Amino acid sequence: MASKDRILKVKEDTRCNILSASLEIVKEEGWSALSMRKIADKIDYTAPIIYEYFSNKDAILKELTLMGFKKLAGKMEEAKTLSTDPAGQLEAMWLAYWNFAFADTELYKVMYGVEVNCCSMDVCPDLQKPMNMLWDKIEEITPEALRTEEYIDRKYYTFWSVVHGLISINLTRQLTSEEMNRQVLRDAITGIINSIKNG
Amino acid sequence: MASKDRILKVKEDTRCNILSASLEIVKEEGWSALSMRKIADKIDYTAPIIYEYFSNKDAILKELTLMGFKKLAGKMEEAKTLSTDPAGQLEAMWLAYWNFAFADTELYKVMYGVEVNCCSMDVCPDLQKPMNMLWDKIEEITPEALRTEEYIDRKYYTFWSVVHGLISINLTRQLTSEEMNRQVLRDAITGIINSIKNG
DNA sequence: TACCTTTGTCTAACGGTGTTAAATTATTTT
DNA sequence: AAAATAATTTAACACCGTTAGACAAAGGTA
Repeated sequence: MASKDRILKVKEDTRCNILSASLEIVKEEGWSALSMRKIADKIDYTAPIIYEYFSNKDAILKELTLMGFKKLAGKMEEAKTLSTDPAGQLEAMWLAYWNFAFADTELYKVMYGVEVNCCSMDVCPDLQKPMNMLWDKIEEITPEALRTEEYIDRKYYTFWSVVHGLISINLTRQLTSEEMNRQVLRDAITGIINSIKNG
Repeated sequence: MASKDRILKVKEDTRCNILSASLEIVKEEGWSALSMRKIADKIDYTAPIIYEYFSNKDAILKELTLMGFKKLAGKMEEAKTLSTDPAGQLEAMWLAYWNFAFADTELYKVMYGVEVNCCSMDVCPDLQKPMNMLWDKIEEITPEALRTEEYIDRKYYTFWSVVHGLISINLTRQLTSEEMNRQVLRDAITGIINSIKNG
């Protein structure tokens, strides 16, 4: 007998086990260490079994990405209830987004293509030159009354974040128009420059 | 005979060839397709030879990263000369940074750990929900006179860029303090919200 | 019960990866 | 010409994603 539903449930369980085993491995050893054989080991099967549940490794990544987005949406939904004021809700949602990225780092990484690609890369003047050039210029336009290291750092990272963020978004997704990119970039740059000049 | 210098020069050439062969492959087929054997093919050697010049594959990535930073610094230096006004120089440098990212995309990707990780991921409500939630809230706080799709899009991407950028920077490098992160984030969020409300 | 079919699972293999040790060839030195 | 050194390759290891085929367990049917 072994009712059909029961069998289906077991299959669904295995599918779920594959996903959570994957996530476990990734949390422990990073995305680069995730392999079909390692997943199989963790669920006490051999590798080919996984192909009964996912057409290939990419399909697993896709599913985890989906799970990530759902979890993120949930967290944001939750955050929205913390406030009734729309601006407050917006802020709360962005904070939820931020917290999600650090609570579920591995999910965030696969969702948005963030890699810790290359090695340690110990501090080195060549690597820091672009940063220093920008930093010095920011210092230069900062009113003397505000010219502390902490202030300039903050402005530098604000700058860098928005520019790098916009670039990353464009390189991984390709859904923004050339025109809007230029506009966002220009707005951000002039906006931050003004905020520096005027405190 | 074959003077020592000559030999050294040939060795230096080979080292350089390895790097440019790598970059060629990456430009044509992406980082995931870069392999020691493919590099060797391109310079008419076998794979183990590469280990005479680089201790491993990561060392090649490291060197390319370094080249990227040097090139970026050069472009920024160049841009700085376009203006005499400090604010104008700062803006020009950020534009140079932006242009570098799209002119030398592959270099930028390895420098900052940007990956096109997972597959096509066709449009799907689950993926867009976080975006939609934020978008709707932005719409809500936008003064009616400004409430066009283009305007809201622009504000949304500004928001997303700075938040995602700051997160990415934190996930790949780890050089900012918890305290400053919070401050940059909070400043950016309230700043953008104000800019939305006041046009 | 005996047979057949279906299902689940594994073994073995292919071609690929980074990397290393040993064998081989070429070059230089004596 | 012989010996020593350098340059290069071959062969192998352990891993990877993926697929085809073998095998065993279970189910249905007569």
